[in-house]
Amino acid sequence: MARTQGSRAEITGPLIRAEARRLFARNGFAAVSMRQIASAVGVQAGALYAYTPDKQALLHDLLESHMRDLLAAWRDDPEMDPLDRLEAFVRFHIDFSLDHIDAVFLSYMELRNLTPENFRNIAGLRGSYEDALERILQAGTESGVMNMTDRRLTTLALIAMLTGVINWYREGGRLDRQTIGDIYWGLARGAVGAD
Amino acid sequence: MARTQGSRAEITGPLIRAEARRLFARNGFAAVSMRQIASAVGVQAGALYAYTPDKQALLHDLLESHMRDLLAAWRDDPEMDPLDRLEAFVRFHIDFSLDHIDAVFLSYMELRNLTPENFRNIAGLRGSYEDALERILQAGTESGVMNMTDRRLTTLALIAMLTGVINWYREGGRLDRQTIGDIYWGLARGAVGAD
DNA sequence: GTCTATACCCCGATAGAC
DNA sequence: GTCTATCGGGGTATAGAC
Repeated sequence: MARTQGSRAEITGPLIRAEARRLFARNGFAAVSMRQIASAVGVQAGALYAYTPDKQALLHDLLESHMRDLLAAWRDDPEMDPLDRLEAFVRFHIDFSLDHIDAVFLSYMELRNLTPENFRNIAGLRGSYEDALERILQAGTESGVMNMTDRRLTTLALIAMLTGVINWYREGGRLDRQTIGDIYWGLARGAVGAD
Repeated sequence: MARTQGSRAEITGPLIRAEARRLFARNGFAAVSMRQIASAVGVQAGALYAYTPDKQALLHDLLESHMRDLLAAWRDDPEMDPLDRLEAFVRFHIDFSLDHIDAVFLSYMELRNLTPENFRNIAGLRGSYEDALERILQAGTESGVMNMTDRRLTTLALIAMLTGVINWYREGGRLDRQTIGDIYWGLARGAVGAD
């Protein structure tokens, strides 16, 4: 916060993104000023504009890279048993969400602050992720180990249920992640009619 | 918007709340100015302060009255079969949420913009609502018609799943409310191990 | 109860020196 | 790449007339 001159581009860029992510998630995009972000990074507000054209682009960048990280991290194997694939998805989604709580908050709270074009881009990426789960439900239905009334709604319902974890999870709380995964896998298995 | 004088307190108060709710839900609390609200109502910004001490109180008021309406609208009967009570809860929660989409959005997106004292108040009311569902799950477990690993988590998971409806529901879309209720009741029944 | 006017402050973004 | 300084605008809230 006290630095007065000097160039350190290699670390300033990532730092801006990290502090912006943290502040946007905690206080909301509209409530956070460029000056606040700059102050958290330890530069003056004007310096931010060497890294982002404007505040909107900064938000979109955070959301897009989060969605791309998420899609890249999910590894599915269509050859596996559908129930095993679903269990893997449940545990992956919870773990990834808890490892990136701020980014997950952002990507479902700040969609409305995106320009229409940026919104379409993020919504498309989100759709790809939903499709990944829906393919598992389809395989499970076709092989007869799952049974549900509406595949698309079940997809959306499961993701909403799983993502909800970030609203109450506390590090060092009553339940560890393995146990949380166990519990949600039980809920998901029942919801898709796999008992 | 064109009115230049005149007192109409009976309608201005509710109108301020309605427009604030709509604008906060669509654009976010921090992104909406008192001038915007006033303009939507058809008064000057200064006039708002005859109805609310400040912007924060306006937000808290909207959230509190929504939570009180929700709690007042839910009618449970502990004498009924636990599965029937759960089905009633599922359908009630979806219907109430869809009837008050803006308020529901507000009450889970704008909690972070409440002062600590106001936050505690709203969180307490939300806890009461969660307890209402948890009592049903407890009755179902004790009578043996339900079976789950963790009652509190199942409560939170079900509410997250049901509330998610507001994120994709569109009036006149592919599914009507009755059908949506049917589908989610199927998911919930499976999740609580009632098959 | 509502208006007009305004105090006071912070916003996003840019210009130009170093 | 970062700083200082600043432009133009809009924010919440209040004062005083009607």
